[in-house]
Amino acid sequence: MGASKTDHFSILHNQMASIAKALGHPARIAIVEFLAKTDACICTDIVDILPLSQPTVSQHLKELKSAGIIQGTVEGNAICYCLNQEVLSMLKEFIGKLANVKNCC
Amino acid sequence: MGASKTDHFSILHNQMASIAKALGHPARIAIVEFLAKTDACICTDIVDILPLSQPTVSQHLKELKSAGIIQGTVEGNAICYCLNQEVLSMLKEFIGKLANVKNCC
DNA sequence: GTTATATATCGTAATATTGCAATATTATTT
DNA sequence: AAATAATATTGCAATATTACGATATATAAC
Repeated sequence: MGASKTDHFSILHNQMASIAKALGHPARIAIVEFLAKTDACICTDIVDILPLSQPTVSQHLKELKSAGIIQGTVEGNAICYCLNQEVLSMLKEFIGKLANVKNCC
Repeated sequence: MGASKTDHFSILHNQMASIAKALGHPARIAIVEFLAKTDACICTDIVDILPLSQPTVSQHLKELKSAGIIQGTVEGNAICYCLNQEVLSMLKEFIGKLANVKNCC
């Protein structure tokens, strides 16, 4: 095996999992935090702050994009990436529900 | 390669990534949602609601546990799993910061 | 103590992820 | 149009994940 049995789970569960999975790498956490903290959202800036090669960063950006967490708009020569609030709000709401439960043990 | 360059990222970034990564599978999302929704937290119940074998579920529980998202206490014959609010609150806070940014593009 | 029940671990096959060098693409500048 | 700059894609090697059958362990019940 090696592939998840996605067919057996609900759309919501698969969606939440894919969003969480996309955030499941320190480089991608660093990217979204950078996008949240700075106004600059040019790809080069992201490559500059990460200890990874340009192709690797490009790959991480692609994963965040395909999970819907970020979006990129062409700006002349460069590409401006920014956070997608809609998707992040969904995750926030889901985590919020988990984080308000009293422990039973 | 195949291994993340964890050494090059901050402890916070690695911690957030590992929590998010542990939630990055529909089975594990289903588990935490189940734990949040029901009072029952016996391992057998979790195995019953998932379309996966007992060893596979046990493995998923182990991953959630090692990320600190759940904890298990022995209860006679069985094991009672429940959510760890401290860790979930950390994630909630982090996601919350991301989900309050105005888009620049 | 033997049997049943609940959970974990081992071993292994299939697949996915991570990272980068090399190269391609696309837009800008000269 | 050639050179430059920014980003993406390809190809590949190393490692990680997913899933499960078989088996181990540990407590409970008889």
